[in-house]
Amino acid sequence: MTEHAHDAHHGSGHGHHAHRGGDVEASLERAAATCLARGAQLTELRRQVLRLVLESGQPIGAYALLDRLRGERRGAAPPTVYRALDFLMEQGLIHKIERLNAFVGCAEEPGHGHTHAHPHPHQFLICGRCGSTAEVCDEGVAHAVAGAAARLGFVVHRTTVEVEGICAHCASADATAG
Amino acid sequence: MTEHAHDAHHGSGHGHHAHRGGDVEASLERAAATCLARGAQLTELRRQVLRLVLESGQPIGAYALLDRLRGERRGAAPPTVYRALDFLMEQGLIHKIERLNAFVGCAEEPGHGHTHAHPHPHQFLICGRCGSTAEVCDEGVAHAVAGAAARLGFVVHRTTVEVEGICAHCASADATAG
DNA sequence: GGTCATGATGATACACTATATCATGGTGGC
DNA sequence: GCCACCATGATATAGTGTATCATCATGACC
Repeated sequence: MTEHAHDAHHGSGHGHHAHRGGDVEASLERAAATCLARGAQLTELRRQVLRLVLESGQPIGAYALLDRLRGERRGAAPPTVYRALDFLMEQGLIHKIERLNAFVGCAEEPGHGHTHAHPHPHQFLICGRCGSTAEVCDEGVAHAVAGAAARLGFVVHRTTVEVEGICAHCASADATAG
Repeated sequence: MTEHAHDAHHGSGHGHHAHRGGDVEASLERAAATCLARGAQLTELRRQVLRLVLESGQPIGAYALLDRLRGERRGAAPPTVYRALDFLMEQGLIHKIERLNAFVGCAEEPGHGHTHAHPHPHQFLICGRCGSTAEVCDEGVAHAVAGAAARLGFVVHRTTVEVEGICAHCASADATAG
């Protein structure tokens, strides 16, 4: 295991939400600092959307976000939330899970070399049983993809890796319960 | 290059379609044989949809398929094409590219160990410049993903790997043209 | 101050993607 | 014949994402 895959669960996944307010606030602060350093404008709207994504603690769809956003923004419409999501993705503060048409906060912890480095390599593990998702940053996967592309002369911009299966929790539940 | 990544271009990509009729016919024959051996029913409708996907030679959306299908099936509706696509994906005869919401014929050549083995490992390289896509089957990527998942106790069912970037053709064009 | 370019947001409408549901019809087992 | 099973027809609706134009704030520049 040389790839130092550091796990990073989103989603309590197994039924309950994850309103770990402290983590959300800390993430928002880091996001603000990152944007400031970069000259990107983390406006009030974008911050609200980021907060909603982080608070959900699991993949959340654009229209679910829109519903929640309307609690604080009267006239919010689809473009309102999509534009904010586009910005947040460009900044690497959130990711989109294509298979789910849903968004999650980036689980990248500070101090792993890159702090929200623009599109950083990441992969998602999606449990088909409980719906939880985990973001992992496995260098081995990133290298293998880069190598395969390079051998074909392909210049990589962004990579989407989404693994659907059964998480450790559900797998062990299956093993005991039959 | 130990992973024996065998390229398999879909899509002439660079402007012209790829109506390589012979290839399409051969693929249809192989598909029929595979389904027969498996007890799966490659009905006329499903065969028509598979043919349309193969003939397009590039990623094609469900509604574009529907339009074309209506040339041969009067009352075709969305469920008509989606049901056929679901079947073809289950059989591994086509793949969906999530980033594009589009479908391509499986480029797996016969004689690589698995013949349309149920979900076989594959990756897509998507050129953001010309829109061409290439399907590759890189064992290194597959192993890296399997390893990362296994270390977390995650049981893999299916893996989606989609790489967005610039293909060799467009990259060299950039290099010469500035 | 005035003008202008830029970028963010508001607001409306629309396009695109996918599924739910019930009805119909064919095939083969019994 | 009857039934179970599967594929398809047909209609309606749900879910996801963009195009477009208007408005407004900010800051550069003259």
